Amino acid sequence: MDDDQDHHMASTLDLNLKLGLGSYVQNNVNKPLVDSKEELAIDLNHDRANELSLKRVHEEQANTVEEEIAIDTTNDNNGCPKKLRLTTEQSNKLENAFKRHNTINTAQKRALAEELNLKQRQVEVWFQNRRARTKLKQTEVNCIYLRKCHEKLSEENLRLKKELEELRALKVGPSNTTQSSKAANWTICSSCKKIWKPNEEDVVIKSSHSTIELD
DNA sequence: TGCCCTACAGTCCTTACCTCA
DNA sequence: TGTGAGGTAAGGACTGTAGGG
Repeated sequence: MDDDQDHHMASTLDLNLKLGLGSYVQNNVNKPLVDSKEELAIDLNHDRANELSLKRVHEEQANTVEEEIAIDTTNDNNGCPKKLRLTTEQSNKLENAFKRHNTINTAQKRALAEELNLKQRQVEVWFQNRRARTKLKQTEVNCIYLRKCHEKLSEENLRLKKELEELRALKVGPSNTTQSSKAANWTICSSCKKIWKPNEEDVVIKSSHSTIELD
């Protein structure tokens, strides 16, 4: 356990004794005492609910920015310390630092913590969470991409199976005029030896050289 | 081999917001 | 139309573990 944590726990317990905090501190002995007012959560989420939320928070921020406190021991109505929420400025600076480098060394951590009036442990945890959640987002993106690939390939597979059935039917079917005229529509590519219908462009050739194109 | 540091995965908890009865 | 309950997502923090020096 580092000095910050030691100090923090000591602070928490000290405050607990002074204020006679109840279950909150029992269950959250390691929770911070710091807090900020109605902070905007900077994230990658763009769904409707959060857009609305962000709008609302932005409006509120205009009114409460003066009250914004980076380190605060304000309690709620029950006398319990409220959970920390980083200020917009703190979040933005952490985001910028993260964009430059998603890991942080000891010196950078110390400097950033000092600049933002946070504990080094908080900066460290913020980077850990940020990395984890970035990775999660990327995994989700990859998952969507792979799902689309799968759908495309399934469609392609289905279509090729149908074509194969058609070709087999031509090969084993009765030799009448219908068949011969139908067969006349098929051409063999001299370069790749694939069969395709000239009228349908290079469907088979394309499929045999196919690349998956996604949005 | 043990220790320290760091990154990561998993999880908990709080907060804020939305939906719906 | 207001309101409380339940659901959900985001974010801060912690714990346990693995790997490197």
